[in-house]
Amino acid sequence: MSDENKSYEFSFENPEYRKTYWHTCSHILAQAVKRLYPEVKLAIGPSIDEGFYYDMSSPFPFTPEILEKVEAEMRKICKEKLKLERFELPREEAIRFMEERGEPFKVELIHDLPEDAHISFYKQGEFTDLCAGPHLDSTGRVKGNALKLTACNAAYWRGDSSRETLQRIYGIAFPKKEELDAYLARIEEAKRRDHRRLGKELGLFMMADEGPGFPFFLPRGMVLKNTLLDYWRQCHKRYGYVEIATPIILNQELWHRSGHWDHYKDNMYTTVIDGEDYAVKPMNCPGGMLVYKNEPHSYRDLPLRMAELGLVHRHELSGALHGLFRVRCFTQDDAHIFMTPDQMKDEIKNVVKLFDEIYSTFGLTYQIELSTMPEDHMGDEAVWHFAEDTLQAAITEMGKDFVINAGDGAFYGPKLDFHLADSLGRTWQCGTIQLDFQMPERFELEYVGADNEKHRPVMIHRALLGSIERFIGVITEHFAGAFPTWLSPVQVKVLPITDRAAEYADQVAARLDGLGYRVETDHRSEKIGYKIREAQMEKVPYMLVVGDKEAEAGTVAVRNRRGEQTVMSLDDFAAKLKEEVDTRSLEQK
RNA sequence: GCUACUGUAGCUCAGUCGGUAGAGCAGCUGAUUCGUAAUCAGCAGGUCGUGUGUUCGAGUCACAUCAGUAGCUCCA
Repeated sequence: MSDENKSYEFSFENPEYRKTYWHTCSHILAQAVKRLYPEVKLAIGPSIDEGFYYDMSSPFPFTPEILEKVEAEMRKICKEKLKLERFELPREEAIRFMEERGEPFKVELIHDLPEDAHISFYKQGEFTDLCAGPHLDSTGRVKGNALKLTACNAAYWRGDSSRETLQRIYGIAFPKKEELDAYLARIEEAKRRDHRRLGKELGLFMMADEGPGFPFFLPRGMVLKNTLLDYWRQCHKRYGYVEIATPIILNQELWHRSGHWDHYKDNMYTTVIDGEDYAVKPMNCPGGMLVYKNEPHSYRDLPLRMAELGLVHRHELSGALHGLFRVRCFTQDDAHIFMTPDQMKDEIKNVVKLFDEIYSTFGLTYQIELSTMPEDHMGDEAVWHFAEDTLQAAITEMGKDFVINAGDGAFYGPKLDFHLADSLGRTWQCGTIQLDFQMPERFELEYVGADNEKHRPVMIHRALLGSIERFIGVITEHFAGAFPTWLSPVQVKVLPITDRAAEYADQVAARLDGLGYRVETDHRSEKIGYKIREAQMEKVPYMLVVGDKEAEAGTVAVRNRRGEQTVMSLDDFAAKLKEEVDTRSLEQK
């Protein structure tokens, strides 16, 4: 894109144009703040994926009232239709220019630019900012009434936690007011679906001061979790996995051997037992290695797929904790797959196939990222390239698209990450397939080949849901708490209209309970409208309303979560429920 | 961990200028037996996150501390 100012005919759909639009908004934000509060010092103000921000150093906190004033001033600047003009200064002059204006952060930025750089500025009215551009040609192109400052928060200067804390003002803007409203409505919807709120309302899980970051699962949450794990186990069995469990506490010598102590000790909980140092596992791999080494292996045993639903503990910073999304203890749905190098490609395909099956069950789509060799890596480069090529070939042959994250692999091997998109379009990194060359070396893993010689196996380390707890949080928001019937903690609620129907209600419930469904009956002496309202708020998939008519005819009046009603025989309902649950249908029919 | 903010009944929240705690829902009891999103009445429920201080007097002010929220940082 040209460095010159230009008129944009592009649509807002164009990401380049959108970035430019938001970047200009950030300059308008800075100008507004400087007009109202000249003592504020400016740091940086880029556009981001959704909107823009500006970091500033201010002697006072930006309150919501101040943000409103700033927003009003921004609208004024839009109306003033100020031309954005680019000019360049030689380095020394640029430094002097910002020194005169009392902008120490800008001076620091210029100091760090290359000696021979052309240092560009953008001027709009009385305001000038250091900026590479590009920008819109006039502040008048920004629609003032479709612009909003959304938040004010802390940020470190240059992202460095040892440097000063700045205040960051976030904003969003669109060319049309309706688009801003739609955006704000989406934010509201996300808030309404917040798994912390739904988890409380639906009785899924709780947190306690006695264990910050350590979630408690309540009876209903436990049903959800166990149902999810039953399904997980069933799938893994079908894909040829065996399941193991390894201890939560293991001695420190093991963590030194595995390399975790060097790379991860700040996040590990430790303890002393009988005078010896132990650590609580932050990962399951070392335990898995010990299981592999427990007995000799033949090439005929490979690939050996060892799954473990392992409870791991990691000391996360208190400020990083967030509901079930970021906890200090969680269940990883791990698996370690040991194989010969020539089995690698097929094995990766087998893993991706399993991922596909499970993700699609939840209606989650994904994007794959391939992370390649980082600067700081262990092992031979040729092996790395072979591994990267194998990962790439496997997914390409399966017809999958992917994005390359160059240099973002783990120190022990390249990986594929699966970013799931939920119903609101937000993405969550859940699945990962990592090739690990270090563990087999460090633990001297072996198998005996057809040539009767000892060989080193290749290892895949993979997780599908990532963290069971976090995944439950993700699907809670994805489904807005209205889980598909197979997964709902309560699948059917029987609602007798009067006490005369109580006995029949019990019969209906007993029948469904006998078929293995999760049923509750509401015998309270409340009106039917009240019982329905409550079941509806609990997001129970099916309500069976039974009164005199149903008791006599042996039918049930079925009301689904969408409020649709049909009367059918209990047998028909049972058959319908069976079909929906057995196929793990995402829809109520 | 850092910055800002928040913490009052199970939940959502009110509580003015410092004067001794209030509502709705939920719960319990009773009445009501009702046809698809809230029946009525009564009762009970609180060391105002915790600690220290200021004050004749603290939910309210100050300091400390714990927890939470937003973001930053971190997430091999």
